[in-house]
Amino acid sequence: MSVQLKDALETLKDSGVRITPQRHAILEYLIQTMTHPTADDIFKALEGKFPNMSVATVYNNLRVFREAGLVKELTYGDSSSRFDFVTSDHYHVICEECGKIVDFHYPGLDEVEALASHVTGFKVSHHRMETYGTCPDCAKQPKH
Amino acid sequence: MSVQLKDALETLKDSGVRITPQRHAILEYLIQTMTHPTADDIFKALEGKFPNMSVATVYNNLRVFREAGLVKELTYGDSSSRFDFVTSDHYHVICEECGKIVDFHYPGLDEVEALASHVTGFKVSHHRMETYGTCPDCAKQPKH
DNA sequence: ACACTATTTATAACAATTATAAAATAATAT
DNA sequence: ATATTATTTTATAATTGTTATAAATAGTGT
Repeated sequence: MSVQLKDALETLKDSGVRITPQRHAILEYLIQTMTHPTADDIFKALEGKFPNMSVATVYNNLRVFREAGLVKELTYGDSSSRFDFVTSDHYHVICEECGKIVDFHYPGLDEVEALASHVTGFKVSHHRMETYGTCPDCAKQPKH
Repeated sequence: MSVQLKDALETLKDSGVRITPQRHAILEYLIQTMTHPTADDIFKALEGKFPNMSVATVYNNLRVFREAGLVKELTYGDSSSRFDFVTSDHYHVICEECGKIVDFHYPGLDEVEALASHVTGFKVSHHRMETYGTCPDCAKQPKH
């Protein structure tokens, strides 16, 4: 079992959340995958192991994880939310052709937050940033 | 009529889009408002003028405007998309209490794009960034 | 074992958005 | 101007992601 999973389970237990087999499996899947899956991706990936699991369970538990700070919800325009196990500060590049999401590290944009706060009078707590473009694979292929 | 509206209509005409009364009104409303409205906001705002207008018309035309580069769609997690008439490079602060959105100017984050591209091999074309916090009004009021 | 609470399941409801087809409107050519 | 054609609007239904509900199940503390 990975350290990340162990820590995550610990965090949940400490906040009084029960570790059910479904929760264990969803967390494990989130940690091991690199694909920033949708709720439905997770549901599909686990239906072999849990033939009777409901989609609601996936959504419920993703919310539980989000509230515990273990998981981030990424919301993009048209389609459904994607979920990202929180590791350390990183941002995303998103391929507009195929939807692939890749992480990259960059120092937090504290300066922008400070300016925003100064100019607007808001108390700024956090921000969101993504870059968009074309991934190497799609750059090779002819469009669509 | 504002210069912005005139320019927008010009842009549409040039790309072969007909200027219907509904389109004129939607554009006008988008330019004049400061509120980054949802499709439904627009629909409601114009139903006095166009009692028979369909919601689909609003959505259709917002897509037309978006494809013409006149309007930006802002997508946040839970609720519905908001639409922003494209003026010049600016970012948004969003109040997490009341949903208010306020603009602020900041030089484009070209450096981040460059690094993302360099690290991941993506061809990066643009980015998205917002800051979140509490607006002055909500900071005064007790929560909820 | 028993009562109590949390969780899962199954299903229905919901809300935002999109697709469809008919009617209306605007542009174009005659 | 009129007829023709293409576009747009309208009204409605369908779709999709997500959430709410209630019953069934499993875990926890006494």
